[in-house]
Amino acid sequence: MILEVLNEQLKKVLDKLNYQAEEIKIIKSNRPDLCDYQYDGIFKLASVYHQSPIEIGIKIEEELKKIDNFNNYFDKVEFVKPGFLNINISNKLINDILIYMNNNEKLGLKQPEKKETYFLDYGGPNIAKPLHVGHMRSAIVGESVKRIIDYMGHKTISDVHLGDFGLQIGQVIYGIIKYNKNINEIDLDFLDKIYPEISLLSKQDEQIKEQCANITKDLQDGNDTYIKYWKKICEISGNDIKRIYKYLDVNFDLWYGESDAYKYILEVEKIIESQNLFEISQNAKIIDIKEKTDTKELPPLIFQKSNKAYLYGTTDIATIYQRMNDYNPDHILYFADARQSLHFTQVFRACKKSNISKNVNLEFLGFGTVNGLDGKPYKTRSGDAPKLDDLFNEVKEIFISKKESNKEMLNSDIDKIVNAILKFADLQNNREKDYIFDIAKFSEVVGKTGPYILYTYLRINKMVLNENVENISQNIYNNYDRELRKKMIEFDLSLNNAFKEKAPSIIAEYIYDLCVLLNTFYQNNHINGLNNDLNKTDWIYILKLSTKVLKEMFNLLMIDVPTKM
RNA sequence: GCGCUCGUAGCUCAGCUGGAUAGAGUGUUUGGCUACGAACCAAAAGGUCAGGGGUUCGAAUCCCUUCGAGCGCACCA
Repeated sequence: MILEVLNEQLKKVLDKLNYQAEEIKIIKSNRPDLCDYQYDGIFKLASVYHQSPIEIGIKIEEELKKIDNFNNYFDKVEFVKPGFLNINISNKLINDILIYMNNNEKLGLKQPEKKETYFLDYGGPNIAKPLHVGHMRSAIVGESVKRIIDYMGHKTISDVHLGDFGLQIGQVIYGIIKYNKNINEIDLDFLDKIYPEISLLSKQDEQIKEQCANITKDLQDGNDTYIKYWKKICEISGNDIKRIYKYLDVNFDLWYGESDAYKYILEVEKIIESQNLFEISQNAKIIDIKEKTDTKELPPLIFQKSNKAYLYGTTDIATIYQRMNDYNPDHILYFADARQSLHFTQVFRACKKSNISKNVNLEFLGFGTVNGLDGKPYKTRSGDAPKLDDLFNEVKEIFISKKESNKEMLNSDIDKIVNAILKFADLQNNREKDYIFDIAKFSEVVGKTGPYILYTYLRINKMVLNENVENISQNIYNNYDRELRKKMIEFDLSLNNAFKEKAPSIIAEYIYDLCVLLNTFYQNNHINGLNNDLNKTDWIYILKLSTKVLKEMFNLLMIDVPTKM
């Protein structure tokens, strides 16, 4: 909001002076000691209009000072050599925006002119494999981005897209047969054990590998016995997966999986066939996905294996076909490990080439691998990945041990804090870079952590909980106060950025910054000791609004506030 | 071999669509509870932004190059 207001005023002045900038972009000052906001476009104007930046800058400064109601917007505008326009905004502007935020839905956030539909594919756990840390990453980043897009006013549909029909199922069924298990004997413990075991065997023994592949193929063709096992596996594993996502407050509109895509494969095959896009290579049916502008080699997408079974590339294409038919979204976003980047390039290109994806914007949002302390990715196949359940319990134990009084906390509160710890630790970094998963680091409660932001919220909230202030004066009382208010009116900058970049870390950063300012304010301004009623009610209004802002932002990161801590 | 991602403080990371003096957390040293919650606040110290070159009025940010790390390259997901 704040930047739009300032840009609008600047644009009027530039128009009046007959300067046409490509983009009028006032930014937050990177020298807060000098000003609140700055405009750096004068250098560019100078080169476009062949004038000296100083000449232009002085003119802009003069004209800005002449605008109507200058004091409604600015405290001071000043051109500084060699080409910076430094802007200090007026307290009136800050307070006007704060009142507007308080009186409007979603803090007065501007809603989009065109509402678009985003289809989000995240989570993506495999049936029969326990969920581990990597799954948490996809789930919470995806869910958070979903909430951000929702908040921005667009429509979202999320699909967990279970890996429920691939080779791992064949391997588990092989294990069931090997141990001659009755269908009623299949339980979670068995599944947890059997997959890593058979997976390892398959690697060591070519024959077993082939048998598993054949079972998978037969399952996909509808073998009755295998289907019965498969349903049982889905039921047991699926319930466990749902339980864990529920704990994380990660929700899906759709619980589709690869298996749901199978009924579309034949249609998709026909569409691709009719365009002569298939080739046969080494008995496999492939799609060449090279494009004319390519300078590098790209392997083809394997549509059908030589044993006639389908792979995840095939089901991913069929899934896009299904999504286009059923939901016709404007965007489909995938949240997965960056190592899958090539796979998605292949799938996206195949869809584009065959026009299955129509005009949808397909986007792969990869993130770094979660590594162990040795710097190497957890290998699910050898079964040594820490399970999410173990992670939750360990963080819980560590948290309880931090303070004697934590032992008396409500279970529901502890769960909320554990969630906040994990989510805030993880969502802080959103880089496409590997990171080392260190339980000690993820359990930290001081510094830039979940407990810090919750603690801040609770201590502020306690002061304003039962207060009700209708309005504020135009005063701002000191610099702690002003910095806090300024940060509050900038919430939409972070939100817009987070939306644009699909990066929850930007929201996390904003939350943290706001909390730091709140704690500084708290430490330096004592409300209870105040004799001045106006000052007191103003501050209560501001703090109350700050808790409102925090709560809305917390919700975007699936962080819930405990009753106390 | 081809390609992708990356290299910022002792450690973990922000900043990267170019702007003025590169920021946090942690760790180290130090100060602050007879005031609304000290899981807090404040201060100090800590940097050749991997090296080199280029573009620019201006580069951690863009381009080239060298070195280093991780990952991916046809029937796993």
